[in-house]
Amino acid sequence: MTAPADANSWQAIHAELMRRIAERVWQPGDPVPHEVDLAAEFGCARATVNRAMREIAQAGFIERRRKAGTRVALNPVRRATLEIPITRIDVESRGMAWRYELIERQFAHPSQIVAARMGLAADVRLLHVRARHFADGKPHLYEDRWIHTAVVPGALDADFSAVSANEWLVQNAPFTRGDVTLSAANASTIEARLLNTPENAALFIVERLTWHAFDPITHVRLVYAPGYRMEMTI
Amino acid sequence: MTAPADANSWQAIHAELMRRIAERVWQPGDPVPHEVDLAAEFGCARATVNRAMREIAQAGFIERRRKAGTRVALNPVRRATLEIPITRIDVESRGMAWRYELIERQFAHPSQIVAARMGLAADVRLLHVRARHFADGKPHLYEDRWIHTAVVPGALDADFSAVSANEWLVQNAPFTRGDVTLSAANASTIEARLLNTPENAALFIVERLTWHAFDPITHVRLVYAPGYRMEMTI
DNA sequence: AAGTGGTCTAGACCACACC
DNA sequence: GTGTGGTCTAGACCACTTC
Repeated sequence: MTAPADANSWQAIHAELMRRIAERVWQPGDPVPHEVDLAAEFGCARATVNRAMREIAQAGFIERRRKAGTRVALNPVRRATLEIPITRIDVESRGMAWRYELIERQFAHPSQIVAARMGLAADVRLLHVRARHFADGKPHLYEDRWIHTAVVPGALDADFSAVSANEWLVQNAPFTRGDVTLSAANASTIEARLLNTPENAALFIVERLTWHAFDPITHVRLVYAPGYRMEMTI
Repeated sequence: MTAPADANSWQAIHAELMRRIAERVWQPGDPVPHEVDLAAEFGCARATVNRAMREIAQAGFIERRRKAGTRVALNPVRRATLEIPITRIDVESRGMAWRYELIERQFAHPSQIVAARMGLAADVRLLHVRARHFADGKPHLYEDRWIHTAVVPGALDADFSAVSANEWLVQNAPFTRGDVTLSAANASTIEARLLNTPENAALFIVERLTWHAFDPITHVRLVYAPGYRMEMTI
């Protein structure tokens, strides 16, 4: 035991409730005592129990409904959290030297797929930015990005040969919502050349679409060089 | 606008603070007014401001330190959350029929890599379970799992031909912590046969190691059939 | 030493869902 | 209607950190 926080801290109560769930004192599907009763049991205010139970509900272990009460979840949906840093910081935090190279920057029509995902008409023109990131001199990531300049006009003046679009957007175009899709794909001829890897090598793909309210900001396809592993914790 | 919650709900304050951050009223690195002052501005209790700011800090947009105060984060580390359902439910929620097939169940020595990851001696024997999941009759997922029966003795009696190890463990062996690694790999000969796909096809791989306190429960390698996409939101 | 965020309390009212 | 969780308040004390 290392300083279990005061006996009546919400964290202590959180831990005790989690123990009862984990050790099946309260079985899946069972009702959990009401906040008032637990507050009485622990000798604390209801708000403190509420704080503990709110966190447990957020983590998916219990389900709460007004009037109906609280129950231990039958199928606890575990949530893993993934931290998405700026690529430069990601590479540097692994102790490698980061370098960045702009391949192309021009206005163009996105593919139908990209336009559809962004919810844009087919004839819209977007800023197309292609670039490579290197780690210790070796190709690490190929980035194929479309920027909706109507929403982020400042992107027109940005020098993406000096600052990566990734970093510029994080600093200048905050987003309110994003969709991320992870997948695997065999290297195309172009990707194989850019990442210095055999054709058909299995590559880890991240596609990210970010929004500001209801306006799409940018769609990016990140193609990682073979060997890349994305790590998360539950 | 749809019922923006009372003007002084923590959510309204949360939204207003987020707006000031997004629209750079408060620039990255800038100090944010103190809780007391914001409470005065909004005409609410400090606890309400605290609730709003706590959520913002959790999301990574501001950094808070006692005495030092609160600042807008310079490099907001975005966190994406991934929901990890039971495979059966994952498949069924996509409107497909789920089927499961046990391939092998036996005690064996895990590979050095797996043993090392689980922090176990090289001579330990674990329960090795290999299985396939089908979606609408087509191979969907190949699962290669090692179960530490010293920690989960009940697994010895479980009938993994009737219940998937995935589901059995979720219901019977709660874990406190898990490491998840995502990657891509070319299909091996065996994997290609089991997933009915060409050799060298790019496959999406999930490796998951779960712990109960400091005891490793299970290590599983999930190999998804081509075309699998994992979706998350930020 | 002092300022700031972190938390707890006791009480209250409200929203929602079930009856 | 009525019970349960969701939230707000006003005040208080505490923990951490910088000064």
